[in-house]
Amino acid sequence: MSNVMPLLAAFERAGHRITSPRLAVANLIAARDGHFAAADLVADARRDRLAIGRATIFRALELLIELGAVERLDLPTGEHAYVSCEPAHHHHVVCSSCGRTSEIDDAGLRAFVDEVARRTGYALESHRLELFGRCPACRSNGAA
Amino acid sequence: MSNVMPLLAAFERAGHRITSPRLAVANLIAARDGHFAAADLVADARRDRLAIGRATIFRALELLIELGAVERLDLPTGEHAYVSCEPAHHHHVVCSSCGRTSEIDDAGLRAFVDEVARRTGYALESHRLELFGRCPACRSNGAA
DNA sequence: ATTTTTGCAAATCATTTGCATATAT
DNA sequence: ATATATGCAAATGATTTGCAAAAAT
Repeated sequence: MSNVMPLLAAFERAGHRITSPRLAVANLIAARDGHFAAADLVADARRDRLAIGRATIFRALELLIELGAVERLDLPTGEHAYVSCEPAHHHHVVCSSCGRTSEIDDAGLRAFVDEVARRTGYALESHRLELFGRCPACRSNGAA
Repeated sequence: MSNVMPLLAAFERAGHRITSPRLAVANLIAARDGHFAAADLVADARRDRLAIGRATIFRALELLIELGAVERLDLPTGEHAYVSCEPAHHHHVVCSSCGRTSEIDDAGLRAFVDEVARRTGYALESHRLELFGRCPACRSNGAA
């Protein structure tokens, strides 16, 4: 459960209207704990009897990803999941038990990336790093 | 275009039969350059008029992933792609132009991962790192 | 014989698109 | 007015599944 503000700010900053459907989607995302699937939002909207079309949800989500306020994760299973996050380059640690994530900066990673570029001769443009494991909370309460 | 042997060896090692459909799939994979989508294999099979069902291709691919002989990549676009690779823990550098990949070991990454574990308190179980950029060949021949 | 695989077609799931309508500036 | 955004329903695309037939041990 995070804050909606960053999401709304992202829309605003990029000159997109904060319409009532978008506000609703932002709220659904903010109300989520851990990562979620697009389908979860659709289900949430339906549960809350919000009059938002499926397509609108997908479009708002896509927009937020484009704006960097939401990031797509690829779980070890191959499924796609999303998490709202700060719009800066960073990576996530994903709890394999509860799905919550923490952002980590890539300070220490930079050296590794540079080294790979040097060794392979690739002109690296981007990279994605995702770490999976059990978060402190799940470890201490013995959650699956 | 790589070698089929590692793929067949993976089936064998795990006690799975190397049937003619599986051999055909392994050959299709080995004949590929760079990453491929499951749909590519289906198309290749059809092109070569191989009598292999779609489901069989998906099942063989899934099995190879399970055995670690093929890895699933998640391209920056969110699409899934596959590459055959050595069955050991490692990561890939993916050419954003031609799709070929190179494997890299995670020696230098380990320290970073440990540091993240220490700082976040997560009991890290796995991680995925994918690097994207233009490979030496594409850089020198000016390919898109 | 028994177990493992296969092929097919149908089912599922996630996501996207066309397009006419509604909203915001 | 003009540009944006929405909803719906249909279209796509990618897997997945049930199940009876075929192949391997």
